[in-house]
Amino acid sequence: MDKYVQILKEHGLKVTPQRLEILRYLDMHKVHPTADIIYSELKKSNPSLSKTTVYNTLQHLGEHGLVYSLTISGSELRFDSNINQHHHFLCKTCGSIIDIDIECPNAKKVEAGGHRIDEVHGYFKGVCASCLKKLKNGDD
Amino acid sequence: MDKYVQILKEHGLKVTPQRLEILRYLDMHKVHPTADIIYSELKKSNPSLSKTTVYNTLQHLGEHGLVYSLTISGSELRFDSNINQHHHFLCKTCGSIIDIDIECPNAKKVEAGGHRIDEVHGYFKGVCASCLKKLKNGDD
DNA sequence: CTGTTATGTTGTAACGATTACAATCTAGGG
DNA sequence: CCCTAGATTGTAATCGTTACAACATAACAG
Repeated sequence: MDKYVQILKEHGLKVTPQRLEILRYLDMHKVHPTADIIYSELKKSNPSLSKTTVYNTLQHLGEHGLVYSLTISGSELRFDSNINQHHHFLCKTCGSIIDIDIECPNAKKVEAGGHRIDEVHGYFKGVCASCLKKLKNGDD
Repeated sequence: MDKYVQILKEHGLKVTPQRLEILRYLDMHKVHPTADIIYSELKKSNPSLSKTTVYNTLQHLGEHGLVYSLTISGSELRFDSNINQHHHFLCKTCGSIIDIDIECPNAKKVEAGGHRIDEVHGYFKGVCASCLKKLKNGDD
């Protein structure tokens, strides 16, 4: 059975072509796409796709822990199918979002304060290594 | 000289009544207000205040490091005049945003990767201690 | 395989936060 | 006191997202 069919069934979600495509897209394009990017890309092969379906599906997948949404870029949500805890770096020069494979060691302290943590978001903003290099060369 | 006048002058910003009011509001209300909340509150004493001015001013203050903007709640920006590095906790039950006074020990690792970090955002989402207590009592 | 029904999908319209823009005003230096 | 760059205002536009109602389909029972 298809990997994505299985994932949906395991979570008690109905299996529809749209959901399979969105799941697969996220799994194959780990670049934190926006809902609109997902919509535009999938519309190419499925012209009747509706933007509402993309939003609904992303929300459902999120509720079942299958995707994770980032607010790092401010105006729009971005989606990530990497469920393992990790941080993100937003380059203010090139706009790319880089995965940073670290966990937050502070979470335990917060839980010690009596709060229950469901999500941990670690964002860094600045200029990435590759843009810094370009800037330096330009200044010569 | 007024504290806020001084802050603006130090950063080479023109001193206007609107900027002073916004700075003072943020300093006196450390609850991470949205631009709209700031606008509504200040409009009471200054009915000609424009929402555009609030947005512009917040952006300018941000560029000069005088305020810090949070994307923790998703659909809207929230502003914080506490410039010291700290994290935030969003309670999904009561919606309040709690300051968590910890620094990120991972930043150095990211810088070791060659990136330049300008901002560090640490967000936790879950249910706060006070809401957890209420929930427990309700279940008895 | 077929009918039924709850659930998913679609398209359009509405919404809320933010930004663009042009006209007017004002802070601050000469 | 005047001039000018820069700030403020109000309106209109934009963007991402959500609401809603009509229609379509997955999954299950028979």
